[in-house]
Amino acid sequence: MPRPRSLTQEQLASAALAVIDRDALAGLSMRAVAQELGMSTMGLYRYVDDREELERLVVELVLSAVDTEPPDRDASWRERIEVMARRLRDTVGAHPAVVPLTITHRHRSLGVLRWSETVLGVLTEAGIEGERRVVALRGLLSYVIGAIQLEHLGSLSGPGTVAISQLPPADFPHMAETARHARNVGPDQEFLGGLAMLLDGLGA
Amino acid sequence: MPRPRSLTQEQLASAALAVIDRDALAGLSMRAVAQELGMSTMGLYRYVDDREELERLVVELVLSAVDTEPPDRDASWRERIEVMARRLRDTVGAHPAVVPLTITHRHRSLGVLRWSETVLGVLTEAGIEGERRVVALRGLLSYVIGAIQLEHLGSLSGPGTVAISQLPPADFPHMAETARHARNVGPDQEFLGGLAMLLDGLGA
DNA sequence: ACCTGAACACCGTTCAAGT
DNA sequence: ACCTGAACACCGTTCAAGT
Repeated sequence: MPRPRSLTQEQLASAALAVIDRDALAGLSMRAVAQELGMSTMGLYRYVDDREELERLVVELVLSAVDTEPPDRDASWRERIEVMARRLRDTVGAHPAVVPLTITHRHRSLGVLRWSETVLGVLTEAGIEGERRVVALRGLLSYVIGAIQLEHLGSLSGPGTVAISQLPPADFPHMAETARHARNVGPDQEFLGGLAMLLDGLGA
Repeated sequence: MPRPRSLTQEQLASAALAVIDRDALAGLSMRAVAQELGMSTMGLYRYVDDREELERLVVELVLSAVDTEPPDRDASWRERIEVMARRLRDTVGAHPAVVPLTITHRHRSLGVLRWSETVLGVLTEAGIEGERRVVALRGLLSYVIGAIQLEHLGSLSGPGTVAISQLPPADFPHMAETARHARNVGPDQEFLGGLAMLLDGLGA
């Protein structure tokens, strides 16, 4: 790893994120980021080993914006978990184009680790311990990750619903009927509703 | 769309899947698939508009292998949902390298639509109707999708746990302790445990 | 009509050369 | 020491040419 001089890795990640937000993920290239920074393409390799590391920095930049301060202790532990889940969802949702990157690079993110640490603290205060706490954390994380993707990459509301309404109703009777009800369920209600199922199951 | 002659789209998808299974997702290219089929690269464009359509066919091929027959009606509706969740997870898990592709192309997959139709049928028989059924289906799908990814792209067990054990324990006390318990939780137990939380919440 | 290979405009990255 | 541009080995895809 070379030692940065005029730039920080964070500035590099910001430039890459700017490219992605403007030109979508397909627009991300070493050349595009270099141009965004007004430097030569090869100059990037002074700050980064390869494209993969650049992607990891972008994911880290996005996820490090998650507020991981423990929520107000006056709230019930259930409310505090809801707050944490919303924070993660909203932070990623601010940059939907990076969602596919988070999939491959999420597990190395300090932001998610800090988020997990705070959630584990809340679970512990709720009296959830040992293996049950492992399962609870992983269950919550799985749900939030999946929900973010469903929301931003082909949702039941939006274009997904259109596709469903074009399905042969004879083969998909339940889908046809569900699509009608889905129109009345907004993304927030959907996200919090699924989360409520999980929390009910956790014994809140 | 051109009309196929010597090949079907399914054969094309199989060849692409073979390339992915052998050389990982990075090895997938139009040239590699053409070589796998013993034809010219441009010959592929007779069967497919572009690379994206090829990827969609691969996802469809994998997901169409999910058994969507309604499970044994002697089982409780909770057990039947568990069967459906396991089927989806195990089918995708047979080709972990395509997981990143399923993320972008899943929503157009007939396999997932059929899976959803069957799950909705079970939920209906359980007396879950209207908007609550929408939320239940989406919650289940979110969880299964997220859990598949967590399992195959950076799990808490495996390399993820190693990373966690290298974290400064002073900053991550709960993570350190949880990692110890995580060693005793296998992937199946983890998957079914999180699912059980959801099903408990659904009122099984 | 069906299929092909050369060519184009990209990509990430290596490497030798500049200051 | 730091930074650069040409070059290499790849991409997906266009297009004119073959049978």
